[in-house]
Amino acid sequence: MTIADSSRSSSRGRTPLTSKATLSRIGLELFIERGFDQVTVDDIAEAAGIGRRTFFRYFPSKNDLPWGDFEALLDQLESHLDTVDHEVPLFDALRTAVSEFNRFPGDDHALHRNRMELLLTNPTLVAHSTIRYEAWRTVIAEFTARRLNKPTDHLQPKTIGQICLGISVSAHYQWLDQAGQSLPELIDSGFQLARDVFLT
Amino acid sequence: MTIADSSRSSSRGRTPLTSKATLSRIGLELFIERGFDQVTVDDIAEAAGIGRRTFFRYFPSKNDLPWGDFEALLDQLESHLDTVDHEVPLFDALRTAVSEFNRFPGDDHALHRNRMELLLTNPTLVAHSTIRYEAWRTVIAEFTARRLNKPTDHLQPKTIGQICLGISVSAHYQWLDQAGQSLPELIDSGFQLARDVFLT
DNA sequence: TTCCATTCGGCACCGAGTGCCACTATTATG
DNA sequence: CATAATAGTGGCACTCGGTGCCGAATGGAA
Repeated sequence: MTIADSSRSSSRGRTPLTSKATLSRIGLELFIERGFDQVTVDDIAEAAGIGRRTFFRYFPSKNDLPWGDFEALLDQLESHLDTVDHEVPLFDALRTAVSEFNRFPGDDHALHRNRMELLLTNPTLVAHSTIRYEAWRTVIAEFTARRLNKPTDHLQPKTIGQICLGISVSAHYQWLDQAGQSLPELIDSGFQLARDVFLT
Repeated sequence: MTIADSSRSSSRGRTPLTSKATLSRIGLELFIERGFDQVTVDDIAEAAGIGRRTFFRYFPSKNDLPWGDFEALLDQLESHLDTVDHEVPLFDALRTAVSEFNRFPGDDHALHRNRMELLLTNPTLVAHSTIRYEAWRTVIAEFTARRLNKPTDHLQPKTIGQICLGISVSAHYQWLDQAGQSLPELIDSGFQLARDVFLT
C-alpha cells in the first residue's frame, strides 16, 4: 500500500509523519497568504516538517495541493446521480445534480471561496485543473449515457459532460466576481440561460 | 518592436535568424516523430540552428509551439461572426460559425490532424490549452453578448462561450478517435445532440 | 565611418519533479 | 528478546523548463 492512499489499515512499517489532508491545509494557507507562485515546495515541506522529497510522495505535484480530496466529492456526485428518479427529465437531473454538487454546508464557505479563487485565478492552476475536470466530466457523461441508452464514448454524452462543466465553471467565475450570490443558484441560472439560447 | 511580432517593417537592427512559423514547423515535426515529452527545447533550438536562449524570444514556452498562428484563426472567426445576418437565430449562428471555423482546405488535413492529436493527447499540452481557449471563448461570448444585448461579462454569454468550446472539443476527440468523419459535421452534430438534451 | 536599434546567445540561476539508495520506525514471527 | 519483513523518510544528484543579465554581432541610417 502506498502513502497516497487515505486509510492505512495494514499495520506493518513506519508510521507516516503527516497526511494528504494536513499537507493540503498547510499548503492552502501559504498559497492564500503569499500567492501560489510565491510558495515553493521547499516552503511547504518545511512548514509541514517533512523533507522536500517526501512531499512528492503525498502529492504528485504542487498543483494538486489546493484540490484536497476532490475524489470524495466526485463519489458524492456519482452516487447522487445513481439515485435520481428515472421520471426526472435528463436536463433537470443534470441541472439539479451539478447545482447541489456545489452546495457547501455552513462554515467552510470562506475556505472554499479562497480555494476556488486560487484554482480559477492562478494560470498554472487553471491549466492544471483540466486534468481534474476530466474525471468530473466522465461522471456526467456516464450518467447521461445510461439515460440515453448510448455508449459512454458516444458524442452525445461526452458533449453533455463538457457542457455541464462549462456551465459550472462559468457560474463559478461569476460567483467569484460578485459576492453575495449563491453558487448553486448561479449554476441553476446558467442551465436555464443556456437552454434559452438553445431554444433559439 | 519585439521579435515575437510577425512582420517587421522597420528596418533597423539585426535580421532575425528564423521565424515563429519556421520554429513551429520544426518543433511540430520533432514532436510528431518522437513525442512531445521526448523533445527538449535544446533539441528544437539545435535543429533550428539557434541558441536555447533565443528560442524563448520567439515563443514564451515549449507548449506554445504546436499552436502555430492560432491568433490568425481567431481573427477569422471573429470577422466571420461580424458578418452574420441578424435574422439568423443565435443558435444557428454559433453552430455554423464554430463548425466552419474547423473546416480546413485540402492539403493540410494530415498536419492539422497530427497537431490536434498532439494538443488533445499530451497532458501537458491539454493543460496548457486552457489559456488559448480563453481567447476563443471570449470571441464567442462577445458575439453572444451583442446578440442578446447584454454585457460581455454577464453569465449568459460567458456560459455560451464555455458551451461552444465544450461542444467543439468533444467533437475533436470524436474526430480523432474515429477516422473518416468530417470535423465540421461532427461539430454540427454536437450542437444538435446537445439541443436534443436541452429540450429534455 | 560612426551611431543606433535590434537580435543573438552564453552564463548563471531558480524551481518542479524524478531515480536511487541508505536510513529509520514499526509490527510480525520464531 | 532478537530478527526479519515492511513501509515511510529524505538526502543527493540530475534533468528540464524558464528567466535575468549582459556583452557580442549585425545591418540600416546619419
